[in-house]
Amino acid sequence: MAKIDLSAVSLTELRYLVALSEEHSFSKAAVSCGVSQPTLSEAIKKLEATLKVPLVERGAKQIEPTAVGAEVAARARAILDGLASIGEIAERGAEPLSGTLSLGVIPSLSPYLLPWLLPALRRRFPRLKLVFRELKTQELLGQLLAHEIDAGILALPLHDASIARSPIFDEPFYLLVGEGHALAKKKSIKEADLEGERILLLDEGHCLRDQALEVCRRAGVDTTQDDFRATSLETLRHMVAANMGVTFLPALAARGVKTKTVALPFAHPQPSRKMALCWRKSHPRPADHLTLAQFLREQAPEGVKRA
Amino acid sequence: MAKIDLSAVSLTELRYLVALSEEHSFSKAAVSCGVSQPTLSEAIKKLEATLKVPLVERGAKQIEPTAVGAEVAARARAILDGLASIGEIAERGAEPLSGTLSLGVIPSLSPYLLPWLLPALRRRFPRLKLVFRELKTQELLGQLLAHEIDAGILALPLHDASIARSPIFDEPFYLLVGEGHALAKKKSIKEADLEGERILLLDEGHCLRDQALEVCRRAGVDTTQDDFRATSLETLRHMVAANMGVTFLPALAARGVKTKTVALPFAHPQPSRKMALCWRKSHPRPADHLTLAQFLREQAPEGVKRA
DNA sequence: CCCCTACATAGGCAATGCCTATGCTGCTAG
DNA sequence: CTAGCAGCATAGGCATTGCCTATGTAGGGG
Repeated sequence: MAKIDLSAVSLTELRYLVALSEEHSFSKAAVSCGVSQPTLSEAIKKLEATLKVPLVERGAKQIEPTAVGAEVAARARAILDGLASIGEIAERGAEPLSGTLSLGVIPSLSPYLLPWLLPALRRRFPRLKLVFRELKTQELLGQLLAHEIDAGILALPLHDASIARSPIFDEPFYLLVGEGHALAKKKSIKEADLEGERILLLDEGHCLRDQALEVCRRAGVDTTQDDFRATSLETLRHMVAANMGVTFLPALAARGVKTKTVALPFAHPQPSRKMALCWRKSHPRPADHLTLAQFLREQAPEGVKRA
Repeated sequence: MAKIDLSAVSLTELRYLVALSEEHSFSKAAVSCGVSQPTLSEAIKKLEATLKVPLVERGAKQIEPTAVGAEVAARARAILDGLASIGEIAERGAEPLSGTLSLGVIPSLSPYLLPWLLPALRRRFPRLKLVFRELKTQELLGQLLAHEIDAGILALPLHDASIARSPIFDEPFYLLVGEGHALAKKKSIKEADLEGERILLLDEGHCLRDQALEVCRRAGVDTTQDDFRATSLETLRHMVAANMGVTFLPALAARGVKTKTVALPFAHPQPSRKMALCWRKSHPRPADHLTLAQFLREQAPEGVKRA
């Protein structure tokens, strides 16, 4: 027996069948579907031909679905419900910045930015579900390109042509020194002051490490001697408090630092890092990311220079 | 915002989206769907336009469904599964005499026919689920026309033009008398023998009552005197056994009668009733009923004359 | 007995779905 | 750095389909 060709079935036909099984009349069903009676009549006939089974019993006064017709109509109803749910998904998803957005943030910013950012985002975009991940720059870029996250916040520059970016703010560096340190009394630090200091650095892979090294290189400070590698800014803080050296802290991390350490601003030109929101260039809705970046700029926390 | 027009969505588009979300490539998905790449490309574009949401992220090397795209694809899969199940229902339903058939049988036949009919039907049509209902002729016809049952077995004649019929067998009547009755010794009964006998009858509505009355009328027997109305043949039997009168039994009911009664055949011309299978003329698959009727004829039980 | 209601059929028109051919963009190898 | 290539988008054309109006036909009710 010839197999049934389901590709010949259309959603319209299913709609008609459902209407027909509810109205028990071709003409009434046609009205409720907004088509002419012959249209519906032919569509049902075509569906019966496709399924090779009579779906309705055409009586004189009224028609009745056959057993098979009733079952098929029930399934058809489920299918149309599924279609409606697709509509709802699409509708919800069409709204800008709704649904789930997974955002990677570099570790030297994440703990200081999130407590402030999360409530603000929740207020502004209540339908947006945010998933944060703390990721070092390279991990972040990797996951971004692998579609494992949707966007990231990291420090410029970026050398990947397939990634789009929008600057958020400039975050100045502070020099963190122990309370008793020779520099602790100064109002501000010049790069030359770094001469001879032991600079404590983060582990490889943290962009902050490279940025700090860059500042040192410009200031002519030798960093090749010892290479202790901390895994977090908090570790660095404790080491500074213990007078094991000095370190650079980005502005947000430097806020509220008190215990046994002093965070000193640099004199102009202040070294800083440029933070940006980034996403795949191929992302189909860049407007969403631009909106988000705009929001981040507007809500830039104290201590940074809005981009 | 303009509402989404779901009627513009086609099953083909959903198929394409599912393939695309599996293959991560327009060209591969096109191959797997057996269409050209532009066809699939345009269909997806149309679907995105309809849903007003991007469904896939077009990257350089490979494409990836968006969050919304993945969700929609999941629903689409469910819809296609539903469609497949419609196919299965139709396939199963297309097979002759499969599924459920509800059959009404008149009470004067039902208890004697069913024990024999059920196993035979089960052997011959294993995929057929039978639902029996014991119904008097008028009830049976009513339920038949109301689509509450699919077919019936009853006695002809039938005067409803919208009902089709196919004869099954001729069931002769027997006269049931008490063991000690004057007629009990006879080999066969002539209609004239009924003269003066008290004829016990079933309740109104049983066709057997009318058939019996018809026989009496032909034999010139007066039945207007007392009108006891039994509700079952078993009741009549007990009454005959108690010598309260005689009664007519159809052949199948007369088989195996022993206790205190004797079932006597009539001499030719034997009075009988013509049993037939009947169904709505409008039923879309008369072949099924003809097949069933044919089977019933072939398997006619002993004691009846096959039609 | 005729009409009326309701489904089926016929014919035509606009829209759609699919095709081939071609354009464009971003890799990748030499 | 350039050329070739792979893969999606666009264009144009053709066959099909889905829907319409007009008409045919059959059964039920006044």
